[in-house]
Amino acid sequence: MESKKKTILPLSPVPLYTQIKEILRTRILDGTYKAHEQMPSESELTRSFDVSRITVRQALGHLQKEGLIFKIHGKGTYVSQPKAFQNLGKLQGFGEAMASMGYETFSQVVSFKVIPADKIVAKKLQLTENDMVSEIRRVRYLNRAPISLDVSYLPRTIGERLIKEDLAHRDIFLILENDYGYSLGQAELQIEAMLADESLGRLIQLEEGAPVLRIERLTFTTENQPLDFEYLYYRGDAFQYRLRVERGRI
Amino acid sequence: MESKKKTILPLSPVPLYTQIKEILRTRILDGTYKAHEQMPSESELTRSFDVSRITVRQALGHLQKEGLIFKIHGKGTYVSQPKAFQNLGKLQGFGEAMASMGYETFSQVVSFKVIPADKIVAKKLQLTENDMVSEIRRVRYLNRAPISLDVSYLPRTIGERLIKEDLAHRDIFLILENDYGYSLGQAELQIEAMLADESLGRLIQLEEGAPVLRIERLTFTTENQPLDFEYLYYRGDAFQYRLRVERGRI
DNA sequence: TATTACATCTTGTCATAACAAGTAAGCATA
DNA sequence: TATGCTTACTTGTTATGACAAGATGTAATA
Repeated sequence: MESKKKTILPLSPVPLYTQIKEILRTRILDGTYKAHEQMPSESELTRSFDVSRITVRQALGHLQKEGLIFKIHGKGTYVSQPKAFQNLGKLQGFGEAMASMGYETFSQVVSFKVIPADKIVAKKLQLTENDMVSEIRRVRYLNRAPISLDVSYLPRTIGERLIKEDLAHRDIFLILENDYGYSLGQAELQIEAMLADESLGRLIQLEEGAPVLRIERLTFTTENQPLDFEYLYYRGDAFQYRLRVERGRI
Repeated sequence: MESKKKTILPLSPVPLYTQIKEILRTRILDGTYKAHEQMPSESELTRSFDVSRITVRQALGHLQKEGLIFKIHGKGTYVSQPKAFQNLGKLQGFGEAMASMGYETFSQVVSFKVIPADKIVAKKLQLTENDMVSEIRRVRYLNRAPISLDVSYLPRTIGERLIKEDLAHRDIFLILENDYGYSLGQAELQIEAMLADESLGRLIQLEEGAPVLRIERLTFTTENQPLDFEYLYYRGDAFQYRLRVERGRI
């Protein structure tokens, strides 16, 4: 009855529910709790971790939001079928996403300009037309083959700072977060199909008229300030954009 | 001190936090609380709604998840900058999504077959190869112009039931949920760009070689059973697939 | 036998309470 | 003046307790 299962540290700076969440996540991933099996009930977890039910429910709630478990009212909590890409659907930079799948990537900066914002860019970044913005064009390589052209628009000063960084090997997202202290929240994407023109084809080694995936991405801070507006042109044959969406409650 | 602000019904079947959430959502949308303004603090809301702080936090938590508000530890809760498409990124059927934007849509069933599952379909729906599945091909129209070809694979019996429904005007998603009682959870999407071939071009009135957005969508129930596997071929020029993603905590 | 009622699991909702921790402004001190 | 402390706000975390409501098996009843 008194056997504490793991090292829960009530005085740790990391909240109890986070610690419990991580322990449960580990147990799910290592097979202690298997797919479609019932997890211990909330009251069992309350006893075994020696915390309150609120704390257990907070941990389970986060795991549910991440898709690792699901609950059925009156029955119990169950482990979800594992998915090939468990954590997609979240906002990731290209390098981040590829690195997590074990691919080797790097980028080549093909141009950097400080230019007046056109109508579209100004609107997206909530600036006035002709305000100066930084435009960074990069070609992304996956396993040494060119795969996309990224055109990023950022507020002038941020871009001028970014261009001095190691953009060949580091994601803009990670630099903005880790080095500059921005907290990235949501992004809006628009996706469409188009044909490569001559200049795009030259950059990512496609023939004119080859299919291209064109993604518009506007990234916001957690305070909902637009920070980064990008056009991503992906080779249609070489890449598949994967994500997960949830059905909203009606 | 005793002025109850709105009609909160403690005995209603709809939870208090949901009622409060809807009231706050209304106030945000009608401008009572404006973008980037601070909302009333949790303790103020606790007093004005005469509920506990847990209930207020539950309501605010949901609004935060929906992106309407954001919180700053130690400072307060703020209204987010409103977005053009507030609730996207959730799983919606085509008609559902278009109807919510005020477009007129209908579908035309071009074929219905019961066929043995090929390798890919069997794997996606977690069946054995050559198990019989239903294949439904539909052309979607937006404002009377063809915009996409949807090829849906479902377990045989579900498809045979669906084909008797009014698929011209009702989404498969909504029928599965409202009429058949399935609870839809997450979906996996893969998106790529390709060129229309002759038969696809004929169906959605494109010339051979025109750019097409090809989406693979596998939809799961909340119990993570795969239910519906679809290929969606969108005209690249006529439609933009919009969504919102969140940055996951690291 | 078939149905109903009950007991007992489960998760869902809500109240009250306390303390931690981040923010910011004002005040006292060096 | 500049620095640091106090205080009063905010949201974040956690405990304890209670009842509602859905699911399910068992026992009592028709």
